[in-house]
Amino acid sequence: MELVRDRFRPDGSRSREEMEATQHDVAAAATFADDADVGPAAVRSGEAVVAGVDQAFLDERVVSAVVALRGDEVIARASAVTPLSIPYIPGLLTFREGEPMLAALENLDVEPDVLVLDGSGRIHYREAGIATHVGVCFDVPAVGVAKSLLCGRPREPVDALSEGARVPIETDDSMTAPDGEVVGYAYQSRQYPNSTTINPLYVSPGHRLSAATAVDVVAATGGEYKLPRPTRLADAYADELTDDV
DNA sequence: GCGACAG
DNA sequence: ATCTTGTCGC
Repeated sequence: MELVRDRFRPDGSRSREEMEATQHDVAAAATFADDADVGPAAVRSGEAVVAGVDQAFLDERVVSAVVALRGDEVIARASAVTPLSIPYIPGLLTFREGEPMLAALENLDVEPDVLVLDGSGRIHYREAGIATHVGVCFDVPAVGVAKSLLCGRPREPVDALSEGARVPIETDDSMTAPDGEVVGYAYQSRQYPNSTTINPLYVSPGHRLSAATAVDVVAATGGEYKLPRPTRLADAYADELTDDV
């Protein structure tokens, strides 16, 4: 893939103020509505190429792995290794993991129709989670899938949701998004038949997709586990690469 | 000052 | 994220 917004390339050597300013610019450049023709139907039918991305960590380095799928078939993989720049800071994940992600995606030799990224998209203080940042850098539709909630408020309790259930996540006071905005959804991808509960995923649009379509796309990627198949495959690939790097 | 906090 | 064995429950 080719980066089309190089000025937004995350730089871990910048000051916190500069990083946050960049995020405001990224959010302003982002689209949280459906403006591409990628959707659940295209994903399910194999018309659309979906790329999952995930990272694994070594001592002082990060391995980022990408797995591209067309339907059930893996059509390409790519990776990159970069030194760790900054520690994890809530709200600034992009400046720690975004650099290797971009490098891995730049090494990918197919053009994905949608990216599925680990972490938040619009569910972010400045509406610029890593899925938004990366999506805007490549100007490609992107979805953020997080295992826990960074900010925002579920409209209803998310305990014991039945499989397939979706609960809107609204803006809270820590966020720049307008009050009452639905910035994402808690999505119960899997659930045990009994009372034992699995936590839901928190899905939010990164770029060029609405919140509702973002969830639909995640649901359409299938997979018999909690996490979408593209991210599970990327996770496994990243772990595999960890052994000889 | 207190609480919350993607990976 | 990652360090890590067994263990409780379907």
